[in-house]
Amino acid sequence: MSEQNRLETFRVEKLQHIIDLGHDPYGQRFDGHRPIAEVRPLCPEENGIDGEEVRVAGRIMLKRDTGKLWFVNIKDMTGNIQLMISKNELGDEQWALVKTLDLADIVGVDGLLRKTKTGEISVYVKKLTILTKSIAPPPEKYHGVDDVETLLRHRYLDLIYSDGVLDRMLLRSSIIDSVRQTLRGNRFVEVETPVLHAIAGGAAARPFITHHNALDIQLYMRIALELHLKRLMVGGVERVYEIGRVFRNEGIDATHNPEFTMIEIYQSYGNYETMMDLTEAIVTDAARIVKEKLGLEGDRLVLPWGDETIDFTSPWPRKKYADLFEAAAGFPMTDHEKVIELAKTKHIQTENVHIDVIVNKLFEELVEDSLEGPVFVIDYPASICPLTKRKQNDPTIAERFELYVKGMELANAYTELNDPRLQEQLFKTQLAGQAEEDSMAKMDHEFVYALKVGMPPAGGLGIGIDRLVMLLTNSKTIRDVIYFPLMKPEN
RNA sequence: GCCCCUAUAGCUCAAUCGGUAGAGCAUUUGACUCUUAAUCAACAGGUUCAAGGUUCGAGUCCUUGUGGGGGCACCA
Repeated sequence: MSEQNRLETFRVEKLQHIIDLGHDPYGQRFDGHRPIAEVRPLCPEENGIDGEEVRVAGRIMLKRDTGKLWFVNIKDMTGNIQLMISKNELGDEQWALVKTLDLADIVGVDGLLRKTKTGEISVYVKKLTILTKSIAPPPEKYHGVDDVETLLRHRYLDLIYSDGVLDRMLLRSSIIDSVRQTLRGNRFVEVETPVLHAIAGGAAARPFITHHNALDIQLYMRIALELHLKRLMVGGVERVYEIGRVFRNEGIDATHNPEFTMIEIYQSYGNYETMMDLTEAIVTDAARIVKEKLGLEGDRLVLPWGDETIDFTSPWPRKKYADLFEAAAGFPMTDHEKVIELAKTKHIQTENVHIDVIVNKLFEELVEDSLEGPVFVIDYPASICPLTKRKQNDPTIAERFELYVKGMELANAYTELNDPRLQEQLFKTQLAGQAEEDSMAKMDHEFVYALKVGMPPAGGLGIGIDRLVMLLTNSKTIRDVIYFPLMKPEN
């Protein structure tokens, strides 16, 4: 028998013992228990004085058995507390149940709040209820689990045993709550649109391909939310957004997971400047919630980022793409000869590649990483923006911005192109040097028809929720803010 | 796709030059009614990721594979 089986066997024997004692090792409904964080402050200040009777429940994290008196630490979603369990108090029958307890079991107790002689807030147990017997051997009680692979494959172990993981994920939920609240305050409507697309449009990314059996057609997992939300604006849903999973069949690294959460927001009768204001509102509202939850002081909206900080205090600077390019390159992006010359020294392909694609590659290399932010980069070269309205006085420039923080692209927005004939033409124009799958321009006749019916002028905005959560929770990798990041299957 | 690192008891980690695989925690047994990673005593626990190879002898060296981590590339 392996060591693991041996450890499990002892626990199964205890489980049988619980049944023999007339209890259910997998428990039953347990009403009226209170969050530990809420109960702790109710404990009397003075040692040894009985306080209120409370009911709490949680998982056993530590056990100190001094014979006829046990100290057991349990934790729930809000915090942890010590239980003091005395043989004299409980009597023989309950004591037999206490003796079956192991680390990682889930218990409920009724008891009196009381500080121990050494001042530890405790529940002096009057009644113990077994809620779930854990039969898997638990990890090391102090170090927990350290192996990244184990933690990611069994995220619940990470949540139980790694400090801060649960709190961080709860912050994620609070941030998403905050985003919804900001949008509700601005009269936006949340909707759901299809995940399975016949054409994977709205972004430049390689899609996952799947198949519908009954229809015998190829379908794609969506890479963006854009085109359906715009259709809804045509239909009169003037302010609309969706928070949803999108899928991109690309590499995995610290800032990329194959499935991730996007929010896209469309506001009829707005433009990209409208969306800049909205972006500031969404991000600063969420940052304020995080700052509050972390208990941070100060007038400015400053959050920690590794050894540094990020100052989210608005307004954020708005800098022109062309100006940033020129400042970094030393010549304007309209100087095509110099652009190509510099590109060659950087080993960027220039043959049969559209000049704006080359400019953008240079921009990524020269400018992007240095954008500490938050900073709005505005007014992009039009030819790399096939879904964006051009500037009224300059058709080579698109009314688009990207928000950068710590070199990461956090948001992307534009004044939406609503001219159906220009849209159709841009869908047809495959930019030279771009593989079809890398292009944002995928012909979608039905979408062009929608624009012919008429879409109001509008601003549109996309924010990577995972990256937003990373920046607000001081997380350097996307894995830290996704419960179940993609892993290769074992074997 | 390329390069580097990594895999030892349930968990956290050792193992010198290639020479009997060890410790702490957890478990088991015993003691203990105010502990704080409780303490004390005793027992037990191993396909060293997998498959090959070199060698008298491999956890250790070599090859291949698998999982994971990091970097590059890809990715607005």
